[in-house]
Order: sequence, then C-alpha cells, then structure tokens
Amino acid sequence: MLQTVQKAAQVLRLFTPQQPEWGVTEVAAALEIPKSGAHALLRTLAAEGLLQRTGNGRYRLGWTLFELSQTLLDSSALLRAARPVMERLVAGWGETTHLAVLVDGQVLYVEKLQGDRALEIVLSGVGKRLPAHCSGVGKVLLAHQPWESVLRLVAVTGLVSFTPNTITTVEQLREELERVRQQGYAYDQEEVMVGLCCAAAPIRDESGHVIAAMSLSVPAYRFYPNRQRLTTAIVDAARRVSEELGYYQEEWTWGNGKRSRSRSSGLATSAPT
Amino acid sequence: MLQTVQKAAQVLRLFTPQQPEWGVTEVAAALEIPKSGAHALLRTLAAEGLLQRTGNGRYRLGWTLFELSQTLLDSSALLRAARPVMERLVAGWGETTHLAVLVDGQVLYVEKLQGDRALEIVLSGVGKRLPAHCSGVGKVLLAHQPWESVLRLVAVTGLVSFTPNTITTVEQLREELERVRQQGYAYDQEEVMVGLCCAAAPIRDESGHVIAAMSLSVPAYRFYPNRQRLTTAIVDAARRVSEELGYYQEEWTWGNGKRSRSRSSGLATSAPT
DNA sequence: CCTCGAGTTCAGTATAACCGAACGCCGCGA
DNA sequence: TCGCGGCGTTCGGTTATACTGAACTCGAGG
Repeated sequence: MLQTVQKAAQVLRLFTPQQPEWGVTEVAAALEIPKSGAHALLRTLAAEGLLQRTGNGRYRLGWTLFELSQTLLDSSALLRAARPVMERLVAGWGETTHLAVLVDGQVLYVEKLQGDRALEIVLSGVGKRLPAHCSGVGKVLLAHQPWESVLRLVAVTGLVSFTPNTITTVEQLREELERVRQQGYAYDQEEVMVGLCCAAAPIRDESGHVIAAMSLSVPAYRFYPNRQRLTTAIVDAARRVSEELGYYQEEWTWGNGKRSRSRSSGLATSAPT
Repeated sequence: MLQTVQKAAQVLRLFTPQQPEWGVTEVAAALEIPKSGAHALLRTLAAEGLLQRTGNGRYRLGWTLFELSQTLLDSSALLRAARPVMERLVAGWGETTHLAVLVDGQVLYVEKLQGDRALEIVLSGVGKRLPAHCSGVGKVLLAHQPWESVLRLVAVTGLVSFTPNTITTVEQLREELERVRQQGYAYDQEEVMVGLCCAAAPIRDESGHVIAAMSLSVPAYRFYPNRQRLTTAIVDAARRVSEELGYYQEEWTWGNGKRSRSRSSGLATSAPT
C-alpha cells in the first residue's frame, strides 16, 4: 500500500461540511505529522485540483472532485437503473425512498426522493453518512458483508443508540443480520428515530453481489398496518433494479435441456412472515 | 511536490464518461509506468474508497468522491449565492444561464439552468469541461488569469476552431482578453456554435479575485437586437453574486471622513459599447 | 489441452518522502 | 509605533519508501 496516497486520502476526508476549510498546521495536528509534510500534501493536492487555496493560505475542496463525482454519476448504472423505479415508488406510495451504498462500514445516501405525504427526514440527506446498524438500508448492506468486517467496524465505531429500539449488542446484530439475509429484506422499526419506520431491500449487480440498498420510509402509524404491502413493494422494486443491472434470481427452470430465466414473480423465494 | 500523489491524481483523471472503467494494464500503459506501480496505485485508491473494484479486477470511481463532492457543494458559498440569482435570471429572460469555474485552463460548468424559451445546448453540461478560448465564460475567466498561464495552456491545448468566429491566433486572444478585462464582460458571438451567442460576466470573492463566471446563452437572432439589455442583466447579476460573497466594487464615497460602500448602480464603471 | 493475456506477487535498488530547524510574513496587542 | 506570536513556507541531509522488472497465478478462448 502506498502510504503517501493514504495520507493524501486522509487529508481529503478531513474536509467536512462542519469544517470545510483547513490550514497547514491544523492538518498536521489532525494527522499527527510534521508541518512540512502536511504542507507538501496540501500543495500537491491543490496543484492537482483536488483542493483549492483560499486567499489566506488555507485550503478547501477543489472543483476537480465535483467533476469526478459527475463522471461517477454519469457512468453509474445503479443510479440510472434505480431512479425511474424510485420515482414510480414515490408516485405510488407518496412516501420517501432512499438509495444507499456502504462506504467503509457506514451508510452513504446516494439518492433520496420525497413523496408528498412524506414527513421531512432530516437525518438522511444525499451525500451524508449514517451508522449502518440502525437503519433499514444499513442492515441490508451489513447483512451481505462478511461477518468479520462487521465485527471490525463495530469494534471501531460501536453501536450508538438513538432510540430504545436501536440494536446495541453484537448478539442482537448477529441475529438480525442473519434474519435479514435469509428473508431478503430489513425493517427499521423506530430504531433511528421514534415514529419513523422503513422497509429496505438489497440491490445486486450482475454477479449477484449486493452493491446498494433501497428503502421506503414511512411514519410508524402508517407502517405497521401496511407492513406486508410495503415489504412486497420495496423487495419488488429492488429486484427490478437488480434485473436492470443484469442480475436474475437463481430460480432456473429446465425445459428440454436449455435453461431459461424467470424474470418476475413477486416474492417467490422470500415471502414476508 | 509529492510525485506519488500526482500519479494518484492522474489515475483519477483517467476515468471519464467515455471510459469509466480501467484495468491495471490499461492504466500502466496510459501513464507509462510499470504494471506493478499502477497496481499499487489502484489498490491503494480503492482501499481509500476513491475507487471501487468491479468483479472482474477492473476499477471504477468510488462513492467517496460523490461524498466529497457533496461536501464541496454544501460548503460552497459560490453556488449558494449564485443559484437564486440564476433562477431570477432564467425566470426573467427565459434563456439558459451557466455558472462555470476554471480548472487547469479549461472551463468546468458547475451549474446550468435552462429557460423555457431556450434552445437545448448539448455541449455544455454540469460537470463537463470545454476549452476556454471560445466561450463567454471562458474568456472572462482567462482574462483574469496571468497572461503567462494563458500562454502556457495555449501552448498545450492549442486554439481549437469550432466555427468561423472562433479565436484561433494568440494575438486575437490577447486583444480580446484585454478588452474583456477592461469592459468587465465578454461576448461569445457564435464562436463555439453557429447560431449560439452569450454574454458573460465575472464573479469575484471577498478579496476581489475572479473565481467564477456567469453567462446568459441566447440564440443569435435574439442576441444581436438585445445585446445592451443582456449585457447589463448579466453584469448586474454577476455583481449581485459577488456582493453576496463579500465583494464590493471599489467606488468608495467619502462622507465626513468615514467611507461607505455604494452597493448598486447598474454599469457605473463598465458601460457597453 | 495449450496458449495468451489479464491481474498479482516479490525482493533488491535507487530515490523520493520525511523530518526538524530556520525563515519571512501578517495581524494583534502593548 | 513597535514587538511578539502564530501562521505558512523553505531547505538539505538521512532514512525509509516507492519503483522496477521478472516470475507467478488464474481464466478465457481456441
């Protein structure tokens, strides 16, 4: 691993909405490296356009990052496939849907469409991160990670509690992730915010790997009466996106030696309990 | 300068909408470095989330870039200040406005709002780059760069010709930039596409540096009759954004020893010819 | 079954990154 | 007005680091 590049990436990650501007001394202190080293990193990153210098010798994120991000979005089959499905979901239910991916153990929200009947969800926002153990999308994504990496990240970040329903022990988490993996969807039953529930399902790429998760967020009083229908809706929507990405459920039917794919069927393998 | 970080940034810049996926060998060939070096770069960048591995050992841009870009946009005073002004501009004229910055000698479009009477401009798009010598925003941005850097970039990229009106010689460019700097705005008179014109003006930050440019793009047959009004409109809009960023025109008025700022006046210093 | 091309690994060597100290600059307070 | 403190910046010797090219593994295609 190239340590210099690691340092550079660490520098980039320092820049947050809370502190979008850093000086040499601050960076040096944050990364615990000598000032001259921090200086070299900042200068180089700025020369490459990943950072920009402000007038007073401090640094902010650079427009090249914006350009790269647009390239990513342009070429992202995931977003292209998910957006129309999410729009239909919002149109049908009037609730809010999220699309999220996992980035080093945390949930990163990639897209968010709000319905007209939806309540304003402040916590989640496009480009924002949240811990993974407490949301529907987070549990779906964790459930399809190797258990050791889940343990590792729990060891680092811990299981922060938001509501009485938040999962706080490793044993609870293990059971929940096992259940989520088996049934093919996850619920968030007021685990991150009282009164807010959601149902989430995994999205797979052509090779079957879970690369994202989709959810419908619903107020608790509308969630519990409609849990069944919500479940089939989100699972079906996620499966449709997966199919768009080239993934087909592994239920092959053999007819005269040539196998064919079954492209539909609501919840054939994983029916809600 | 840290060469390793430079290499890493070069790797990131390889990823384009045209080729959003790269393998080790391809990167090694593109950067003219041995395979093992390219391998180390890609692995490290992927471990840091700036890239992601696809199933087949190739690489795409990573979601961390999306996150960083969102942080940039969130904390960008420029966009926050410019967006409402651009919306009013579009509402009033029904034409398309662009907001652009300069990133290593090229124009990067940061925001684009289309009016209802506007023609579809395919070339410009949010997150896309174009050469700077042929567009209104480009000439505005170049005009406020040191002339040596302009020369350097011309030496590298050349002055590509798009239409008969495109500037193609250094002498033309020097004169035009001088004029643009003096009068405080630039025109694009069918220099990038026949039938398409625009008027552009600079946006300055608190210290007076030109950090962006704004433009109104108009079909030629609507541009020439309305050039005066278009000019005042875009210059005024850009000045309003600059003021929002903390910049005030250097026309001080002295009253009883205490100086006060003059915040308005359409085109006091730079009247259209 | 063989080949080709891809990604990956490894160990020696040259070099590029690291470091601490010293410099110049600006703003703040005396 | 002067002096101080903190900042970003520069510099050259030392060491650890990144570079290199050859060898290895794996899969796809013929």
